[in-house]
Amino acid sequence: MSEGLQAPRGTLDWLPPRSAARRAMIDRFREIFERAGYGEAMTPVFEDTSLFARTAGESSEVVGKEMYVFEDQGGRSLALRPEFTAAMVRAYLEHGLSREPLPVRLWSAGSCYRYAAVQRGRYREFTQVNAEAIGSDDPAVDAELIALQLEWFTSLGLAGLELRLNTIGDPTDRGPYLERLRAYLDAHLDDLDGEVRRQRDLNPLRAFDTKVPTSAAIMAGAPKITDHVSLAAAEHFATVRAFLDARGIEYTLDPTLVRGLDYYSRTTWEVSWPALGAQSGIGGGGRYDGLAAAIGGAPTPGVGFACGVERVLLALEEQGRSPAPATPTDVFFAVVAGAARPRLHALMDEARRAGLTCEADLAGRGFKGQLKQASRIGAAWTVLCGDDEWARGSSLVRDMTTGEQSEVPLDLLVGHLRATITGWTDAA
RNA sequence: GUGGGCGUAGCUCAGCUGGUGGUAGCUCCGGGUUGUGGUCCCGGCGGUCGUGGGUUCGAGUCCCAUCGCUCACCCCA
Repeated sequence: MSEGLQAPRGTLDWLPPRSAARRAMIDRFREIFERAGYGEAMTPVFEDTSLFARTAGESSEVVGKEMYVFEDQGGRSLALRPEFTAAMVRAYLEHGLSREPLPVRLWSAGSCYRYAAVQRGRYREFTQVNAEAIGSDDPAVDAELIALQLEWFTSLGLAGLELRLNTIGDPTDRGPYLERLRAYLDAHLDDLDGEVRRQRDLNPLRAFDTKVPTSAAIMAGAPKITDHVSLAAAEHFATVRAFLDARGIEYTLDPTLVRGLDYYSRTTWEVSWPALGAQSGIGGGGRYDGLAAAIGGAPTPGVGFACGVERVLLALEEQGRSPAPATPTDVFFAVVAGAARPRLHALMDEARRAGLTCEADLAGRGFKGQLKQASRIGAAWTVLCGDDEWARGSSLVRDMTTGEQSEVPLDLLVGHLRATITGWTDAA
């Protein structure tokens, strides 16, 4: 394929039938969250660059090197959103939603953008579903979000999920702890790899993410944030766990789970589907009580998470599941008599208005070809109209499973189809 | 951004050490005596061998570059 004729690197074309799967996944997400009182929020795909810079943190990879940043014709620096949370909080503050009953619960679905190396399950334009509860620090909210997120996965038929959970305390806990951690890192500096040493200054918590075995061994002995968290944060976390336990939700505690965006505080979690390999993280979230203040608003607690739709779909496909059962066609209109086509197509419209799923040959196929097409798309019934039927002002209605067919006058066709397929009659 | 693998019809793939692109399978379209599908048989459509250079009498096959996919690192959804 020559250049210019292919979609840009790291982007995806969504075409049938896969596009239906994506849509069904988002629809399911909507159902689950609207039943829980969440409303849909749609914000721009691009925002002022500073919104993300101030919230996700300069030290994060996502903001530091993966953002699509551009200048518009008015000289403004804008960025394609790399994630939803910052925009949700921005909208909350901008529109004074703090006067709504709290917490304000929002869900959204849409494209996010990150300039990262492309791999299966990691795209530069990708789809996230997202939910945020802003304005309450009640641990019940954290737990409910986790429960709803898992509900989405399992309702799609995804099995074998892993949930990891951690608390990283409050920013005020973080200072003293970070000093302790830095001291530990400094004491072992000679044995740590360069990447970890770089993290020491930028964001020492990320040092726990190292995959270098020698460094990982040293980090295993490092002080854990979980052990240096305030009493309030520890109690908060214990309550989150109580709500999860009461629901029978299984999780593993992972004191090294830090997450890549700087705004997180207290609860953090990650859901993975291990069989996906390097891109196994299919969802993650956490509490961000300091985010609102970071972008200049009143201090406002919040929790939220996002899931990667493409990754979840890959996992479903690997399990041989499709989130979108094909909608069966009720009637196929096979019309051979050329003169009959306009009338039959008009009747088809009428049948569609009556709620039936209908198709007709749109490629000038012969009789045999049209029947073949009807059976290929799985039509339950086929309306046949050739020269003979047309001359009589009627048609043949064929049951595609039994092969039985009966003659029905065109004037009565739609009523007949509706009665036999939906059970509805005009008299009723 | 770094390293490895790959790139032949819409899809799945043959193509040995360079010598004229495959009767390949699937899909699609048509036919198998007047107008009846999912099986079978026959026929047909369909390829700038990802792209651009180079070596050579000659390159799908070798070399370089580039684009894309993929795996790992990395990052995270």
